[in-house]
Amino acid sequence: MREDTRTRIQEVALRRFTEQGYEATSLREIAEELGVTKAALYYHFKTKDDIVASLVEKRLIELEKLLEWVRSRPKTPETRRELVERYAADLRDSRHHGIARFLERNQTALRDHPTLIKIRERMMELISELSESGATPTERVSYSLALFALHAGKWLLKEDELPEEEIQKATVEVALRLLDA
Amino acid sequence: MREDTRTRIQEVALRRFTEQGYEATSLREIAEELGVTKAALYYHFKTKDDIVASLVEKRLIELEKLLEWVRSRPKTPETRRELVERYAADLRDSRHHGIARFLERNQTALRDHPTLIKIRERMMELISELSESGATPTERVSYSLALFALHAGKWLLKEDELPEEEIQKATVEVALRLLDA
DNA sequence: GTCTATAAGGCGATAGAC
DNA sequence: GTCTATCGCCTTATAGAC
Repeated sequence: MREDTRTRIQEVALRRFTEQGYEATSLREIAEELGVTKAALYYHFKTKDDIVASLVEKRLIELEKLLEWVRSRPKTPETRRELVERYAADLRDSRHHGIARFLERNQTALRDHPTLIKIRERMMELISELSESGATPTERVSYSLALFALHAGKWLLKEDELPEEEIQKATVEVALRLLDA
Repeated sequence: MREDTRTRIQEVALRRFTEQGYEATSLREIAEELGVTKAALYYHFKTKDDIVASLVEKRLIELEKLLEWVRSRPKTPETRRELVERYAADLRDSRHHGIARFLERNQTALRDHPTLIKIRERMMELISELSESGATPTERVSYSLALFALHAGKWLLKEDELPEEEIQKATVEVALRLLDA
């Protein structure tokens, strides 16, 4: 039983938006790869932007859940540690990982997209939850970079051809170490 | 005595490419801001890509100089430390800083641009110069992230409204600390 | 060195048949 | 749910006058 068209559009769009960028990917391209016409796409999605919205919605919800959780906790080193581990676990999920890569690579092109604006805001809120109000600039940079380390590892070690699991472990280790600044 | 048109084109293009992205910025826009017509732009630059090339050339040369320097040195902690400080000093220069931001934000859109491909290659080479061949994955991630920290600090702390100098100091501190993994 | 005018083509999006 | 056909707009880029 073959997937429905809507899902296939999302898959192709996500891959091409990630690899070539949102603006450089035309709806004609996507349609051709799927063996349908552009017009068929418009039956499933109102606009090109709407495809993006459908892609990133779940990521926004995930971030909001994480934010709600961390705010229900005392601001302790233990909470920070667990936040980093939960964030890493989210990224480990292949669906979220794909979305996260798409987001990294289209920050500028999609800077005005409503859902992406919210995602950016939630990310900044998450980062600020990592720092106590009295934290020094050095601590702030270090804590913020912790979440970032989890994203960066994937492409930093791409030449080493290490098993996915080992890269995962290394990035989490570095991230946790950044919390001890 | 007003700057020549070629330089003004570069300034406007750099700003708009950085803020809105390369693809989202049309030559018409740039021309209008300068009070000339599109055709005038084509007198100074062969293509839109050519404007980018003129912008990033110096950054490539700077990276190649840095690479040459680090390769002339023994692979010691002291060399790594000095590399991070030299890299930070480069970024401190306002011209390179502007170019670096432009590069960060247009990685995907300009992934096929010849000069940007070279810049990416040099960056990866620089990163691999930071790691000895026997380094663990954790060390590799940590060292690589050191150079990255220098870029990231600027927008990570943008809400704190700290003086530029203090942000600079904090990022360098975190970067150096990442070298002690 | 800058202009007007235009070529040539791709884009997102829509109407209406089937 | 997918098609054909097309609209209107914007783009990069060029030719040739001044």
